[in-house]
This record gives sequence, C-alpha cells and structure tokens, in this order.
Amino acid sequence: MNSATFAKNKRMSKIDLKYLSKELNLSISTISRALRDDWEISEKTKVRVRELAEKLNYSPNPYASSLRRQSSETIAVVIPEIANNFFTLVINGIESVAREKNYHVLIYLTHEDYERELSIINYFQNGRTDGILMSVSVGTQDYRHLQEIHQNGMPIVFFDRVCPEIETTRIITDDFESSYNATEHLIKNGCRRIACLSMTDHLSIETKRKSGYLQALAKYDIPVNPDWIIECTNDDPLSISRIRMLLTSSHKPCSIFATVEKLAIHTYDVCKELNINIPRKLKVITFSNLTTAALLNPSLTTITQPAFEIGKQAATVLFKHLYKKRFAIPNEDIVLKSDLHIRNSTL
Amino acid sequence: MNSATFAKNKRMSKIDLKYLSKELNLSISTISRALRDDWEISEKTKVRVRELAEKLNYSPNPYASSLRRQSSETIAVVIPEIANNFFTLVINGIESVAREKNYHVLIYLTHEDYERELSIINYFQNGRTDGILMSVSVGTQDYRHLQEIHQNGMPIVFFDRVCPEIETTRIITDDFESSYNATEHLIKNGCRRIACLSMTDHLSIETKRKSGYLQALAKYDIPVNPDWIIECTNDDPLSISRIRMLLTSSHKPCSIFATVEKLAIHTYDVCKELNINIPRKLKVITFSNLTTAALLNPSLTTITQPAFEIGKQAATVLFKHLYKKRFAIPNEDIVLKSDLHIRNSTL
DNA sequence: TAAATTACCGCAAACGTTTTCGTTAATGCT
DNA sequence: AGCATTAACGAAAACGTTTGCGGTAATTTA
Repeated sequence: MNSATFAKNKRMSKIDLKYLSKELNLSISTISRALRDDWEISEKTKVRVRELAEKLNYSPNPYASSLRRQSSETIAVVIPEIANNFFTLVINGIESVAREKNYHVLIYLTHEDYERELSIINYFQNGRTDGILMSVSVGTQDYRHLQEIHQNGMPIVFFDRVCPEIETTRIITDDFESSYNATEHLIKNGCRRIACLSMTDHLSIETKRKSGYLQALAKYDIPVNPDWIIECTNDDPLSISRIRMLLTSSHKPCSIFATVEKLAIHTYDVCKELNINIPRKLKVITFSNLTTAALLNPSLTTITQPAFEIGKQAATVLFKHLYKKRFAIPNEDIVLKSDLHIRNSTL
Repeated sequence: MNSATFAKNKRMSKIDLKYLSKELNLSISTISRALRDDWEISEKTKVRVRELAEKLNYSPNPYASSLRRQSSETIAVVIPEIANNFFTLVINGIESVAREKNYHVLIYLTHEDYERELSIINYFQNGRTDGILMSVSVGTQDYRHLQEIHQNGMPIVFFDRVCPEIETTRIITDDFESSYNATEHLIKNGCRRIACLSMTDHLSIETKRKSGYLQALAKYDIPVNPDWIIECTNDDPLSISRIRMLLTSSHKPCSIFATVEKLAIHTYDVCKELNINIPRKLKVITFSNLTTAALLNPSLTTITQPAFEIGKQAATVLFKHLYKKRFAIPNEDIVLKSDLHIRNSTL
C-alpha cells in the first residue's frame, strides 16, 4: 500500500465534529460548544467530549472555522528580502508574539519590486490574513494599493520602511538622530570629506538618514559635495561600479557613511580590490545588523537597529487590535533607538 | 468615521459569487465555472463575468475554496531558526517556486526545541497546509510525531537535517565527502592536530560530517584524540567556554574543523579574546553560508552548501506531488554538492 | 422526421464549523 | 399547585465555494 492510498483510507475515517457526535450520542453543536468550553454545557459531558477528542487526536478544520468565523488566525509579513539579518531578526520578534497568541505567520517577499508587492497585496483582499506587518520595497512610489486595502478594513502595521500617508502605527527608529551621530562621529575622528551612500530616495528612512548626515555637515560648517552623495539601486554590480568610481576619482572622500549594510559590504569589497586601507585611507560607518561586524577586517562600526524589538512591537500593536476590534490602531510613530557600535573601521 | 466602522460598512457590500450572480442574472455555479474557465460556459458569458469580476476586484474566499476543495494552496516551512544565512537562502529557494505556483508559505520556527517542533507539527493535522518542507531541530531524537503525520497522508520533504526513518525524499549535500575534503585540506596544509567542533550527535548530518573528518584522519594515519572532538549544544555561552578550554589546554590543536558556522564564529571570538592568531596559531575551516566570509579577519575558509538550490529542489519535489497526487514522493536522497572556498583562515 | 447529440446553464448538495434560536426537563418561587 | 426561571442540549441556518446531476433549447445525425 503506497502513501497515496493510505492517505485516502485515512481520509475516509477522518474525525470531525460529526464523528465525535455520533460516537458520543450528542449533537454536533454540543460537541463544538463543549470543546470551546461553553457555559451551557455540563461539566460532565465536557470531560466526556474532551477525553474522546484527546484520544482521537481531533483538531478542528481551520478552513471551516475561518469561513464561519470570518477570521483566519493568520498574519502576513511582507518584506523586501529575507537573506538579511535585519529582517530575519524582525521575523524572530514577530514570531515570538505570534506563537504566544497561537497565530500563524505567512511570509511574502517583494524582492524590492513594486509589481510583486502589488500582486502580493492583492492576495489579501479576501480574508486570507487577519492583518499585515510590512516594510515597503524600494521600488514602490505609488501607495494606492496599500491605501485601498487599508480602507477596506485590513489592519496594517508598518515597520522601518513605512508609508506615512496611511493612518496606522509605524514602528521606526531614530534614523535622523543616529545618522547625525554617525556623521558627527566621523567628523570628530578628523574627517571632513564624508561621502554618503544610500538607496533610492523614495523611502522615508533614506531621506531621514540623509538629512541627518546633511545636518551634521551643516553643524560643522562642512560644505556639501553632491558628487559624494551616491544613490544606489538594488542592482549590485551597478552599485559596486559607482563605489569604485567614487574611490578612484581625483577628489576622493576620506570616509563613507552608508545608509544600508549592503553598501558598506560593497565598499569593503571594492577597498579590498583596490587595496585601500580601512580605516587609514577610508573610514566606514553603516547601518547594519551583521552578527559578524566585530570580526570583519577591520571590524565594522555600525548603527544597529533593535530589529527583534521592532518585530515584537509591530506584532504587539497588531494583536492588540485583533483581540479587541474596538481598539483602532492609533495613527502614530513608535520610535525605538538604534545603538552606535564604534569599531575599528572608523578608528 | 474610524477604521473599524468603515471596515464593517465595507463588509456589508462584500462582493462574492452571489453578488456577481445577482448582478449578471446568472446562477452562482455559472459564475464560478466561468471564472475557472469551464468549457461548459459560453465565451460570451465568460467575458461578461470576467469583466465584472475584474471591475469589482472580486477575489474568491480562500477558506470557502479550501474547505470545499480540501486543499489549501499553502505549504509550511519548518526550520530551527531564521537568523541564519543557510535557512534564509533555503527559504528564498522555496519562495521562488512557491510564488511561481501561486502557493502561500507559512513559516514555523522550532528554535531547536523538540517540544516546539511537536506542537508545530500538531498544527498540521487538519489540512492547514498541503505539505511540509522541514529541517529537524537538534533537540528531536524521537521521530514519532513526524512518522504519524506522514502516515496520515501529509506530504513531507526533508532538507539538510533529515529524518532517515521516513519514506520520503531528502534533499541533502555531500556531507561526508566535503568534510573529508575539508579535513584533508587542513592536513595538506601541514596540520595533524585537528579538532572537530560539532553539535549534538543525533542529526544525520552531524554524524556524516564527523565521520568524514574521522575518515580523513584515518587515511593519513593520524590518531584520533577524543579530547579534540567537542560536542556543543545550542547553549552559546557553554559552547564558547568549551572552545576556550580547548584552546587553552596544554595539548592544543593547531586547527579546527567546525560542522556549523556558529561554532566557527565562536572560535573567532575566542581567538580574539585570547589573542590567538588565525591562521598562524590556529587554522579554521567550517560549514558556512556567511556572505561576509571573505571579509572576515582573516577571511574564512568555508564549505558552502547550495542553500538556494536546496530550497528550490525541495519545493519542486513537493509540488510535483501536489500537482499530481498519483506521483508518490519517492523514497530517496537527492544529494547536492557543496563548494570548498579556500581562504586565509587555513593559509 | 424522429432521435440523438451538443451547448449552456441552474439546482442543490456538499465541505466542517459556529451560532442563533428553539426545546425539554428540572428547579425555584409565590 | 401554578408559574417563572434555569440548566442542558438539539435543529438548522449560516460562511462562500465547488461540483454532480439534471434540464432545456438548439443543432446534428440517421
């Protein structure tokens, strides 16, 4: 007997409420109520039902239940990518509270692509998920798909890369301040020729980080050199070539402030290739959740976001609403603080 | 009007098959069939239906559909942890094919804990998922929960950390060979005092990797020193202290072969703390999918598993079965090859 | 021309829960 | 005793799809 027929046989003797009700000479509704510990059922029958259910390993069909109750006990996490320490830590935070609430977690990756994000969001028009935790992709400049699904009553909580136009809670970090501090750190270490590497500019975090950088320059009367403000995309080879151009130009910077980890890694790669010594010839500081930052050559100075806590808080806000629908998700920013880890790359 | 009442209003005018059928003066079944492109429906009405559905942004209720069809278009991925490059790359691979098939991906983390794995698996007794892709946690030595759900007809495909007792497909890598090669690489670089750092021994991959190591020692007539075969657990401080003990003992090894990335990182940490020069005083080689391996100080020699491909293949096998139930998942190992990246830590 | 086929479509029964609204018997109250 | 209340349970209608079956015209075939 192969696995397929075995499955079919098993499915024949599937145990559901009807089966239990026949077995115990009770009605389906009584079984259902007994299992949900309804007060209208006597304690005696409750234990009878529970015992048989336990013995037969009954577990309710989630789709029947979801269909009837109009709720899925599932939340969706929509992120740009997953091979990224920041997002995996966020997921860890989310999972820690979802698990506690007995909720299930669907993961969707946009790969930083607007079209994908769009089609993913469209999955959610029909109740597959009770709520969304999301970080928008760099590719999206039009937020109408998010507006619409939010208007339709789907709870959304944004984290890190938020959508300011939508009236909901946004879990973010002190991007402006930490960028200011990072830049100031470079300045105080003797740098005045500071370049800024960032991703495309539509994300709120990117603009905030960049303006923190600019503010620090202004504070110390350092003129802004537009050639040193580089906008990269998700196209890695392109980013690398831009960094290479920057570091081989006649008028080079002496330090780099990167708004995302990947660009700092690219910088390390290019420096290795061009034999540029970090930190002697170039100092590097970046936003990053890399676990190996301290082990790099040289160890990398980072601004580290509290990723786990971000996920936890985002999930907590969402569940607060899911458990008490009357509690509308407040329209506010929750701002957590990042940590500056000074290491050898900015010595 | 707050978001909650708005939601309720919207829900009032919810568009389902019934709504479409009223609007078009057709029966519900005709609408359903038209949308599924049934041949019994004329092309004319098909376009009418499709146009209205498109216009009203109809999307079928997944729970009603799943309940009726007895399939969920959802697969579950069960992994020990997610803040780990190997597993995130695997997920990327899985997602790439799930997306193509329009399937949804549930993620569950066992945190290497048997009890959690058990309760997660019990979630799946009722059709919430059509299939499982899984890497077992180090904590599980009893496979009955997996046996049972597999017997009940739930398709499972294992990857990396497999369960040999269950008759299904296992996507693995050439652990024995690559461990042998890694150890041989150390030997050829002049090492004879080679320690092996591994996790607890119940996992098939761990035993294979260790026996690859032992085989290489045997081949080169190097006696085995039991003190140099260290079994670590998921308890990081404990692992670190064991490594510290090893590296401060009177009779130290001159190189380390680590079966998992984390132990190599711990080794780097300890060496930094104790001022032990890698590779001069200690060579290090490890299984790892670290993106920054080349940037570490010193750059880390790794055995790198084709993680993305592993995920892709695992998902492909599963979907082959899901799409053609008559195709039973074969009871076989699919063995992919790992790559040895020689870097400075074994110079 | 009668019969058989085809092209379309509707009815209604599932799928397995949850929940509203009874119903019955037993108990409490005056 | 007569009435109201309560405790414990059942019948049946939802939830929104999918699908087997049946039906009616129109068309083809013998």
